[in-house]
Amino acid sequence: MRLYNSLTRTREELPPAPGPIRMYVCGSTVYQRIHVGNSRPFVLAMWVKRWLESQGYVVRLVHNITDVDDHVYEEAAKQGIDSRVLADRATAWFFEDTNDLGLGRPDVEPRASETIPEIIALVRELIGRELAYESQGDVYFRVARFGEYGRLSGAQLEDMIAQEPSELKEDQRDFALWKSQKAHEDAAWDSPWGLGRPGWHIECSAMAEKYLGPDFELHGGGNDLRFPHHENELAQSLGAGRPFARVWMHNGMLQLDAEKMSKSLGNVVTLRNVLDVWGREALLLFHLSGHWRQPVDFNDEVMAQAAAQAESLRNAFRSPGAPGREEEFRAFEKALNDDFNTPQALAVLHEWRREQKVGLMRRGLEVFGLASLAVPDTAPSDVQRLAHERQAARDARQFAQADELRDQIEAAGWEVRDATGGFELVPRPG
RNA sequence: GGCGCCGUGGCCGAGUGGUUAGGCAGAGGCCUGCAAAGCCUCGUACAGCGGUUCGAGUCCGCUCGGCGCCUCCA
Repeated sequence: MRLYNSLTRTREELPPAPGPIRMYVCGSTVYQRIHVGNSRPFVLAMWVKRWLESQGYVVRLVHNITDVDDHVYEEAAKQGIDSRVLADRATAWFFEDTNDLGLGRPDVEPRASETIPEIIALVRELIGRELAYESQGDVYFRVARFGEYGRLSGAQLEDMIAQEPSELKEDQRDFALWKSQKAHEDAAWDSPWGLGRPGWHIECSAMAEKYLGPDFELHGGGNDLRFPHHENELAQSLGAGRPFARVWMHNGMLQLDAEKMSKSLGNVVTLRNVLDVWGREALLLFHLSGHWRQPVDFNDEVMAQAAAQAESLRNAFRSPGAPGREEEFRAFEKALNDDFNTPQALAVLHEWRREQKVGLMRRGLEVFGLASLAVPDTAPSDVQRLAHERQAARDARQFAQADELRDQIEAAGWEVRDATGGFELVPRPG
């Protein structure tokens, strides 16, 4: 299995099975329903986990929930509710929506608010190493003192400008590890520097170490996190003497009208909405259709194409098929083991579909959480009765009556298809 | 301005030097009482211009166009 590593800009071989593969993936900030764009790193992480496990690896996936953040305070204030209440509510939405993807859960889903002691310990360590300094209740990371700063993003320190300008910083390029409590912030934690809360980046360094140890194999997240978030994570952990992540996977952004879907631009479609309108299978097929590193456009047309694909795959399981030979699975493995090339793997699935090798199909689809496509449909008894009546009419060559019964079946939401030696009932799409 | 990515047939989208990617849509046909599903056939695709090479979508250069990051963002 090899994967493209953003840090080294090459494809790198993963250690052989059983690994272990320790993975950390940056999750969402919870203050509203997540959008479809947010589903991409989650889906990718779960697929990689499921695939590696099916290949005999031992995988531990940590996916964090950022529940302490400026946005949480702001949104809570706007709604006039307690910020912890909002964070808990949005966390519940997050679980609800991602559960409906039907991919299972990461092994650990820690929250920033539950990792405060570890965060404080790490900040103290960085201060001890003179890589960080306290300034009126805030603590900042001393960027210029960390020689490798810029390695991940490829940026030169000299080209960098301020990150959140502040009078309290020695150098405007420094970033916050700890922020003192502000007047409008209704939740704060005690620390050696007074009441406050963690900066955004430090939580990931702390949580990754807490649940995976000082070094691990894979780190994922959206491409937009490469700088400053991941650059800062790397600086904090490397600065504190941890080896940290070896391979960095940055997924491409979802685009809406050729523009990145993001909360700040306001051009978002919630995951909830997509699940309700198109269903999980079409959404997963949509994610499958583009390589994880490429940006992908999200719109009704591509979703309709994904839905059509789901239907065509499902049809394969509605007629008799063959298991397929074990060695034929190699083509599927080859695609996924080469930088997790899901469009290629999808092409292999379609090849099997044409050949009616449903055994192989089922095995491949299972990896992507799409085994549901193989589940047979069961029509309600009244629809089945109508279908039997229609069959009898057909056998008696009373086609007008048969067609009328077909109309009734369709009105009930089912489609009847004549097959050799009988009929099939399938739900009408939409 | 700095760093990086991308431009493939109506649409989506793989493919890092040499035999058809694949899917969706469309056309024709087979099958069917009629359908549906399925199957068969059909598209001189690689932004443009140079260059390297026996040979380039695939390497190099330039041009045009698009996107991301450099500030919160998956």
